[in-house]
Amino acid sequence: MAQKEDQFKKVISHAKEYGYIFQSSEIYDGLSAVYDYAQNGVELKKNIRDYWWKAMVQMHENIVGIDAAILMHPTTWKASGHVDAFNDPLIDNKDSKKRYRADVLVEEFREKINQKILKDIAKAQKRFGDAFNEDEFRATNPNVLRRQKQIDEITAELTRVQEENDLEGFKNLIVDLGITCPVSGSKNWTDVKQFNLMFGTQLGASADSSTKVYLRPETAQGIFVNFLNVQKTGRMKIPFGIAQTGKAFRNEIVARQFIFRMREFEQMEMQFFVKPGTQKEWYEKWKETRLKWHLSLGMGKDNYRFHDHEKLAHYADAAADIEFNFPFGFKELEGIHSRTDFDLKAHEEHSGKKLQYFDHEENQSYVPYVVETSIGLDRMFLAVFSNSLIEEELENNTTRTVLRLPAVLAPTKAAVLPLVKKDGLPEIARKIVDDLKWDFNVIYDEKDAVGRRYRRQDAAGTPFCITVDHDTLDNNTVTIRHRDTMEQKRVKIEELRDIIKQEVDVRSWLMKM
RNA sequence: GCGGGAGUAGCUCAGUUGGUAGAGCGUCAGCCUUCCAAGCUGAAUGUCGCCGGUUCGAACCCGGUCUCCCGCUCCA
Repeated sequence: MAQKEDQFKKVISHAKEYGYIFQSSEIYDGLSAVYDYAQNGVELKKNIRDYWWKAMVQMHENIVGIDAAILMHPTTWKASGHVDAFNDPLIDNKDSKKRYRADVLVEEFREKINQKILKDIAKAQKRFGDAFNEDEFRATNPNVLRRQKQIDEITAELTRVQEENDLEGFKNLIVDLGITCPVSGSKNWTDVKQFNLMFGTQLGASADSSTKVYLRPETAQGIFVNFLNVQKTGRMKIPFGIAQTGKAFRNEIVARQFIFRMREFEQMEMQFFVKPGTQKEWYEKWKETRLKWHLSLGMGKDNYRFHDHEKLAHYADAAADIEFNFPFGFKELEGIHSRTDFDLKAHEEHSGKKLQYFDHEENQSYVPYVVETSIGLDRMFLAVFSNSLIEEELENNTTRTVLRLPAVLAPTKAAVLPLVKKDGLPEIARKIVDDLKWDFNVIYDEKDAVGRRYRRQDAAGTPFCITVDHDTLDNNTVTIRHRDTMEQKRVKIEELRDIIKQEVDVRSWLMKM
């Protein structure tokens, strides 16, 4: 573990040192759990996004993309369930340091009382046998009546404090009931605090006429509300998908582990609309397809695993994560969820608009079922970056720091280096750069010994180094060096473009799927 | 949010009992002209995270605060 922590620290400092990721607003001491992508980071991130987009949208004729706004009508979040689910009253026990949802504590306490009633009823039933009448027992037994009264009072007060958002009353309720912490057994509680995981802001410039809106906590809803627009204008036939990449925002209670859990993050997701009853097979198909996409990048089969959810969210009838072996262990990288018709139905109810598809084969309308694939772009970035950073032992007992990014994702594809800074070599190298830059991100470097320049590019993740030497003057050939093997080949200058293209082209990588 | 650790140059870190900062690597310029970092010369870069207090004097002591890492907690 200590070794892994060490590795993670190296990842973070390497990301800064080589211009991949900076902390946001660093000169002001930063902003918690917010990071900026730097000059190389933005290229890597863009390449990951492109790789995903091509695999999902360009390569599937029945999947199209959209780019929905971050701000959406407030009712969207009522329909999606986020207003309720992302809004929790929490309370801490000072002795055990455990945190609980205040409403759950009260509900569990209430349920305990209910269990006592049921116990009494069971006892009485045993005693009176067939003559037992439960309704009568409930209406007359003093113990049951007393307990039922208590339950009703708790329910009334719980409803009141929740509706009025009376946090002090909430705490008083917990204290008055004498609820104890299941772990420490103590009644030493903090105040109840309201945690809202959604970022709120104002729509409209003048304070009195403005509306409270939220920055979207997930991108999916932008797809659901546009489902029928896309289906109709794109003449889409079920099954079909809508893809989207974009920012989402969550006020995480604890946001940590570098860019793994940020307050502002980017999702890449696709909602696939299918005929009800076929969701299971599509769920299985997308699980398999998405894993293949990951494996095509060659980052090691053993670094991935599926985690099937046992406890399902209220909208899902099946859910699995693709987990990746991050420096801090296996963690969720992508989710594949069978979301049923929950979202579309909810939007039908809240908007009063039909969100149904007319199936010409079946000759009937229905609300489609949805299978979702949702991957965190920042997490994918971290997976690629952390997995690529390697300290390699060389034969001569030295180490080499190399960032083995999949070439298709590398920010810079090639560095062009004159062996020495004279004899006309820089001029030729510049010409090569000017030619290649039409097709690839390439850079020029003439500072320091060539060996050092190679290492510099290794650490920055550049897959190729092209060296112009004195032979170039005679026969128009250069050497091309591969980052991972350090092997060099002598090739003609005019062949460079094709050689690089072969290695960095999305096509040759996606063909591995 | 609680507990633990940390914050000094771009990175990694040193800095003794308080006397206003250093190293290695990196960066830049020049020399050398050599195909796998660490040859030579020179240079730049720090309000010692921030604010306040104690003191003649604070990187160092005290208080507060911000940020990061770890554990707990939370996690559609």
